[in-house]
Formats: sequence, structure tokens, C-alpha cells
Amino acid sequence: MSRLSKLEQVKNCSGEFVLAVNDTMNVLNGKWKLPIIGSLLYGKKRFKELEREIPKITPRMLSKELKDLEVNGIVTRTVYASIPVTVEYELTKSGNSLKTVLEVMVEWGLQHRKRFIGKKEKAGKNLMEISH
Amino acid sequence: MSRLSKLEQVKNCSGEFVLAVNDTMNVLNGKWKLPIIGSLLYGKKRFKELEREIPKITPRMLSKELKDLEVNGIVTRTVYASIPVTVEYELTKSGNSLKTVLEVMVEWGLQHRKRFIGKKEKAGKNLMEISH
DNA sequence: TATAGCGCTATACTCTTGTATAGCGGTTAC
DNA sequence: GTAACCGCTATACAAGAGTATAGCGCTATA
Repeated sequence: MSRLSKLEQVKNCSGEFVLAVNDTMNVLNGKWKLPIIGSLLYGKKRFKELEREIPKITPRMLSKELKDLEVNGIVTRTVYASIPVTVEYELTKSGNSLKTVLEVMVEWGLQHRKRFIGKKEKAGKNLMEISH
Repeated sequence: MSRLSKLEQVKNCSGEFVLAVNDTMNVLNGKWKLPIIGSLLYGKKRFKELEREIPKITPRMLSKELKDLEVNGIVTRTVYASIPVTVEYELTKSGNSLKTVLEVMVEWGLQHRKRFIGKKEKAGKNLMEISH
């Protein structure tokens, strides 16, 4: 196997590289983070706009996830003292830079699908389940 | 904002690119997938070897996660008819190619940490929570 | 006055993940 | 025979993530 570079420390389940991967995972974790971030990649949005754009999300979850993303430095929340108040959510620099990560994930996902479906045409389970 | 290339379809929460990202997420999802894959990046391993290398994992979870990874084409399970039987787990091509994805995630995680800690030295919450 | 939109929060529940602990059938080592 | 290793599985429970539903204080509109 080729050189493992920075991932060498994954093995012992500690070390800063595993922490780093976990940070990334946690930022994208849960059912709603991806839709939210995806939606915000198009620019700032208000609460209700997000709620409308993301099918089936409840205000409770949207609120919770937005708070989470804010606390973790992925989005900023700006309140305008207009009447009535307007609240805008926008990706931070970190948030926007997730685009690169997501694109690599898209790439892997697509290739894996190709390889995987190629291998198993039975497909009763598997990919159907993965992306449920 | 710059061109969003393949991620454009993230917005509507459907389309093959979101599916692809979700595939990738699901493969890495849960508390134990990362340690397991990390461990297997070093080459094939037996059940007990994995159990020993991954602190605090229970055989129940190891078994479950390995099955999951196998079903999703990330690892192969090979049983040798030795006495007693030996079972070896090894990353598939897809599994090995996750290395690239993980490295991008490491990169993002590290940069985000730098940016984030730079911004907020209060740190009472936040990063400490992220990588808990 | 009543209705509707905004940006949420509260309460209660279910459903999924993960933990803890025990044990099975087989084999070798003492 | 009994203790220990291998590769698991079974059962029961706890904690967290997500859902369903309601409502709050505010303002603009009819």
C-alpha cells in the first residue's frame, strides 16, 4: 500500500488528524445539515426561505441545526432592526470552503456507485439502502 | 459567489449529487466507521485484531459495522477454512479510495480549526464540543 | 377586529444508535 | 478437564436524534 501521509494517525483513533476528520463529519452530521448548507451556498437566506426551500423540515429542527452551525462557525446569523425584524443566515468562510469537501464527496460517491452497481446487479439491498 | 459546478443540485435536496454526498456520508457515519476504516488502511485485519486496535469498541458494534461496510462495498470479508477458521477484513477499491476523501476532510478540519480558534479565543463551548 | 406572516420556542413522543453484559460452538494449550 | 482464544450473536437497556403539534410576541394587511 502506498504512503498514508497525514492519515497515519487514524490508526490509534486519536491524534489531531482524526480530530480533524471528526470535526468535518460533525459539521455535516445529521439529516438536515447538508440541505441547509446546500441551500446557503446560493447566498444568504432568511429563516422562512430556508424552511420553504427544504422540504419537510420543521422549524424546530431548522432552528436547532442553524444554532449548531452558528456555534461551530459555519454560518453567521444577522438580525436587522427592521420592522419587523429580519434575520439572515449566511455561510462563513469555513462554511463556503466546505464546497471543496462536498465536491470530493460527490466524486467519491459517484465513482463508488459506478463500481458498486457494476459489481452487483442483484441490488435488492445495498445502494438502495445507502441513499435512502 | 463563484460557480457551483456539480453542487448546484444540492439546493433542491434531490438529484444525483446530493445522493452521492449522502452515500459518502453514510459510509462514514456512526461512531465506529472511521476508526475501522482507518485501521484497515494499513492492510487486512482479523476480527480480534480490529477489536484490540480500536479502543472501547464492543464485538457487537464491530460486527455490525463490518457487516454494514461489507454490504456497502467498502470491505470484503474472507473466511479461510483453516482450523480454527480465520476471518480477514480488507478494504475494497472503493474503501481504499476513501483515503482521498478523508485527506480533504482532514485538510478542511485543520483549516477550520485554525480560522475558528483564531476568531474566538473564548472557546468555552465550540471546538471542544465539536470533537468531543 | 381578524387573519396571516415572521422567527422562533415548548412539550411530548418515537425511532435509531450505541452500551453493557452474557454466552455460544469450536479449537488449542496446559 | 478446564481455561483461554477465535468470531461472533442475543438480550436488555440508555441516550440522542428526529417528528408532530401547538403556540408565542410582534407587525402588516383587509
